[in-house]
Amino acid sequence: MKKIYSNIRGTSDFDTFDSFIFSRICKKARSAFNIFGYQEIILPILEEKGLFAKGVGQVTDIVQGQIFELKGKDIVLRPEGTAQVIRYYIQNSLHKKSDFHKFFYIGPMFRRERPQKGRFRQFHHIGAEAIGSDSIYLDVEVIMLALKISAECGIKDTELKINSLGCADDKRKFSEYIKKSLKPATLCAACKTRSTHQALRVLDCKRPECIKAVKDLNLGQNSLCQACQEQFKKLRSILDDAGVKYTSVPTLVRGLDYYTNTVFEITSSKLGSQDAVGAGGRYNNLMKTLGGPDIPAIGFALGLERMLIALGSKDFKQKPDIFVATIDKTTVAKGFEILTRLREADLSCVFEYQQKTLKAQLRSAQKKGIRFVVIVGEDELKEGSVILKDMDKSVQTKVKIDNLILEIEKIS
RNA sequence: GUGGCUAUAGUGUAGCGGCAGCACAAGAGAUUGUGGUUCUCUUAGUACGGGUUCGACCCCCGUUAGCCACCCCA
Repeated sequence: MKKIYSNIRGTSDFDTFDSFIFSRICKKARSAFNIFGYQEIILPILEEKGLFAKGVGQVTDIVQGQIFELKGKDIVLRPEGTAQVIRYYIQNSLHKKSDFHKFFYIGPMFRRERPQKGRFRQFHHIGAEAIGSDSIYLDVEVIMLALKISAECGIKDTELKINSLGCADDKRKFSEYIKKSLKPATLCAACKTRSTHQALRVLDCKRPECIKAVKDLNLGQNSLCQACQEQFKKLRSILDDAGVKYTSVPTLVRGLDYYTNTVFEITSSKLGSQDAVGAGGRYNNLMKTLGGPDIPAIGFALGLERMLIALGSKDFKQKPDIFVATIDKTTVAKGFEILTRLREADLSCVFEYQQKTLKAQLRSAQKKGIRFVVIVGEDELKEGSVILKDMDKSVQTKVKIDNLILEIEKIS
């Protein structure tokens, strides 16, 4: 009979509390980005499908089955931000304006996955991209920035995992080596097919048979060329010097094709199965792959919803400062006038529109945690006054309406 | 995408093939214009659609949403 509409699978309604925390996280992030010299860009949600097929990788799971496509078009809802930022960079020939750019973005991403805690079909990324330098110090900057944001937001018990995939050459050689060395018979079903197209991903598999097969290969960092090994060593030593704690995880492999060299992941134990709060890495060849100049870059993305979960619930209350209470119909007009005047002075205040008793209004103010109540009563109005009540201290004084704002500012 | 579990007032939870309870929250009141405790009262529910049955919140099927593991990833 009655149709109850519900949210679309995998999307979430943020209640007032979550929305408040959401904005708070954005605010902290923006401030950290500012400290690190990153500038915000806001890019569209719609992009051409080919951008991600080329950028993220045709055979990746994201492109294979997770993209929301608009019917009959080659238009998709963006599944991630990096390829998009690079598209923007190339399209506008930004390398001609400056040889180094640092951007950040905050916005929704879409992937058609089976929803789970910490995994949604519409979710938000706080992402950053630093384009135009191959310096290992930049890698460290990016890692520190990601850590700073999560720390500033109050996320505790995080762990930093790092690895190096090596340059494109290393990646290709290593990938071929794995392909050759792994015996498909010893792998799980998924990895059997993976071992031909995305051999590196087998390293990431959690199935016991694959873990064993990988272990038997006895891999070290020796898949990297001399230069990349040096780089990775340098990265670790800079992190050590900076006092950043990390774990080097040789099997850490990102699922997106464009990553090269440094990759990292920030995890939190509070998240359960989807434990990465954020992750990122270098992608020195993406720009070229997408038809742009050969310019190196590195970036990361933090999952806003996951940060929200990792934070758990805390008591942040957003409340007005003043409650304007009226006694009966005759004082409502004057009360509203005072309310307006307070708001013109940029004071946060609320009003009771339902004609409730004074007692009910005070109870309501108390429940909301509002500190000041302005009581507008007939007797006081006769002498141009109202009562200013301090709920915390349980004291009240009669003040002239003209002095009300001054008086409030004095005691608050 | 695969496998599994769940759905009862706003929230958290009982219960039974035969009148659906409890707590908290919310609203009103306890003598005229003063909040926090207490007391009284009120509001409000079996997610949606089918089926089995004399009778379904309960059993079965479908839909929707959520959760868990896999997978993937932020």
